[in-house]
Parts: sequence; structure tokens; C-alpha cells
Amino acid sequence: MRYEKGHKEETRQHILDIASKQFRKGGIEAVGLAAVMKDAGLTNGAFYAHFKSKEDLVREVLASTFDKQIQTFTEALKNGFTIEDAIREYLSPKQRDQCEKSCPAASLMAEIARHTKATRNIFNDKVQKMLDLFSNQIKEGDPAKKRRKAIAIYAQLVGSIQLARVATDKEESDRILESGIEAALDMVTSTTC
Amino acid sequence: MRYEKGHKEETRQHILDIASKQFRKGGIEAVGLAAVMKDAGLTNGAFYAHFKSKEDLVREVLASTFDKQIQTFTEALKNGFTIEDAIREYLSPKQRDQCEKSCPAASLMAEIARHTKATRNIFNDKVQKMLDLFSNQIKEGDPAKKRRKAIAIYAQLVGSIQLARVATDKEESDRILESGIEAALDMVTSTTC
DNA sequence: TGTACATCAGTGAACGCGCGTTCACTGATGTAC
DNA sequence: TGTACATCAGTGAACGCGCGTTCACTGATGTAC
Repeated sequence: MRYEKGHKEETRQHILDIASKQFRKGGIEAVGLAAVMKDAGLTNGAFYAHFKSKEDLVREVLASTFDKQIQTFTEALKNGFTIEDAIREYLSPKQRDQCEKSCPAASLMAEIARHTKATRNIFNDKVQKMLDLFSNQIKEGDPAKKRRKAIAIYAQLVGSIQLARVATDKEESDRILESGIEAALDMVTSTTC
Repeated sequence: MRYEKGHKEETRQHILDIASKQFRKGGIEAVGLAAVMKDAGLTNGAFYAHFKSKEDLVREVLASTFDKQIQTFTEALKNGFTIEDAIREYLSPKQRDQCEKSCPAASLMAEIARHTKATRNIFNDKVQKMLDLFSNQIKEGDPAKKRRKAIAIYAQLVGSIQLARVATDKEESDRILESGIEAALDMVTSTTC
């Protein structure tokens, strides 16, 4: 073989990583395959040796990016990381300023809502897994209530970071993050209803 | 004159309305000017008699669409409509299913975060006005706290409707809406912190 | 051992297409003399 | 009153460009005999 074993799979993963970052930073529609492949150090044509189409890439990117996020979060929880920590990290200035390294839902959810059902199914499946981790960390309430809290917290995080990213005033943006943290933390601990 | 007085302004408003709906439904990037103009009953070339560029159109669309939303909301508040009503309407199945008629922030915020500062300034300016209306309706807390609540509620609404739109399962989508309503209503009335 | 062929990740030019934008033109009306 | 010109909203073909996708080809290695 011209390349060592596992080389193609490595290349595939590399393309996925590059595409994941570019999509989160620039949006799926706005990012072209030529730009992804160039950044990956390959030419146009090689793309189709790894993926069937751009939509196929999108699905694989969503699955792998969320899987990594879920895995990282799961590991962190084992090491004493709490949901409160997760909220504070999710809505940190660092996450706001580095779209390409942060949650794909925040950057891409509205766009994915316009994609095919197959793509949305993958997205939803991963979000559900994320919500499982969230609701397991919530102490107050019956299981259904915990899940509703988990959903609301997730929506709060996504909505807040989007608002913070669109803000042009640094202080206002910071205030949005803090408002989101405050509200999300309240949801974790509240015993209302 | 070939056309009666005010005709051009009418046409302009018509293009704005069409573009507003198409953008909210399909996203800004994905919607082409040719499609907008065709829907408006005009040809390509006429566009530039009304707008300097697509980005100019985007700004005008954002400003006018938010202005209408703000005006409608202001009028409703005068007639006894409450913030609780607004929350329930914002997260209604009807709003979820009719992107093209609902809040531009929900459909376009993530995309606009990638636009120029000039465009984001317009968006932020209108969001601030919306938040003013929200925070005026909140009873509990000092002014700063009211504003933080208003921001968090808005983020909750936007995040929830996006999540509900991406969901492929109808029941799960409805559950997301209800979770969002519950959380947002809690924020209005809570006295914590 | 040497030679002929198979494999296959990647190359790079080309495809049709739709994009945002430009521009010479149309044609109905208003105005000047 | 008739005629020549100005106005201007809108037409529609064309521009260069980048998109997603296709495909004949390359060239280093492995395999068969």
C-alpha cells in the first residue's frame, strides 16, 4: 500500500474535524467543500472518496461532534464536574468567542431545522443524549419534571449564547451571559411547581 | 408619471415583506434575490432601484420586521395583553409551524451573528427595544434584575422555539414548547436571588 | 527473481448551475415651448 | 394645439464567480506467476 493501514480513516477524521470547526464558525450553507478540503490539505476531488455528498458530511459531522461533546461531559461528571459547572462553562466568554470549538447546537440549530428529516433525526438523537446527562444531574422533581427542566436549561444555554454572540457591545454581551447563567442555575435548584 | 404617487414606496414595502418572510423561512444566505423579486412580481434588475445590495435589504428587513413586531406587542399590552400571554403565544405550535410569520430572532439570530457589525447593530437595537417592553412588565426585583430577567426570558423563548423546530417528533416538539413556557413563566414570577 | 497487473488514495480540470450585481434599454407619463 | 424632450420604475440579458459534483488520470505499493 502507498499509505499505511488506517490512513484513510485518519484522513476522514481529519476532514470531519476541519468541517466541524468551519461549519460552527461560518454556518453550513456558507462553508464550501473546496474550503474544507483545502484546509484539510487535500484537493476537491478527494472529498467523494470519503463522503457521499455534502449532506452526508453534515450528518457525520453532527454525529461525531456531539459524540465527542457527550463523551467529554460524561467523563467530567465522573470527576466531580457538576451541571452548575457545565452551565458556567457553556456561557463563558471563552465559549462565546470561539464558535468553532463550542456547541454545534448553538451555531447550527436554526439552520439544521431547515435540513432533511434524516439530518434532523441525527441532531435530535444527540440532543436527547445530552438532555439525559442533564436530567440525571437534577435533584428536584419527578422524572418528567427533571426532563422538562433539562430541556429548558438547554434552551436557555443555546438562546443565551446566541444572543451574546450577536451583541456588538462587549459589556452587554457579558451581561447576557450572566443573565443566562443566573436563570439556568435557578432552574437547576428551583422547587417551584 | 407612469405610476401614481407613492407607488415606488409601496413596491419597496412589498419587496421588504416578501423578503422578510422568505428569510425567516429559508435563512438569509439560502434565499436568493431572484426568488424574492419573482415572488414580488418583478424582475431581477428592479431590485437595485430599491436597495443598494443584499446586505442593505437584510438591514431594512430586520428593522421593519422588528418594528412591526414591537408595535404589535406595544398595542397588545395597552389592551390588557400580559407578558405571560406573550410567552404562551411565542411558544405556541402555530408560531413554531409558521417560521415565516414569527420572530426573526428565532430564525436568523445565529446567522446574523456572522454578519457585519452594522447589521448586528440594527438587530441588537431592536432586541433592546423588545427587552424594554419585557422588563417593564416584570413586577419583582430592581431595574437591573428586571432587565436580566427580560434577557433570560427572551433567550429562553428563542432557544425553545428553535429546539422545537428542529425536533422531528411532534410530541417531543410539543413537550419542548411546554417546558419553555413553564420555565419562562417561572422567571416572570420568581423572587429568588 | 523479474515482470505484469491490480489496488486505491488522491489529483485537478471540467461540468452545469444559481448567485449577486450591472447596464443598455423600454415605454408610459409629465413638462416646455 | 402639437411636438420634442425629460423622467423614471421596471425589463431582461449578461457579467464573473464559487458552488457541489464528476471523472479520467496518477503513481506508489502489493500480489501473482
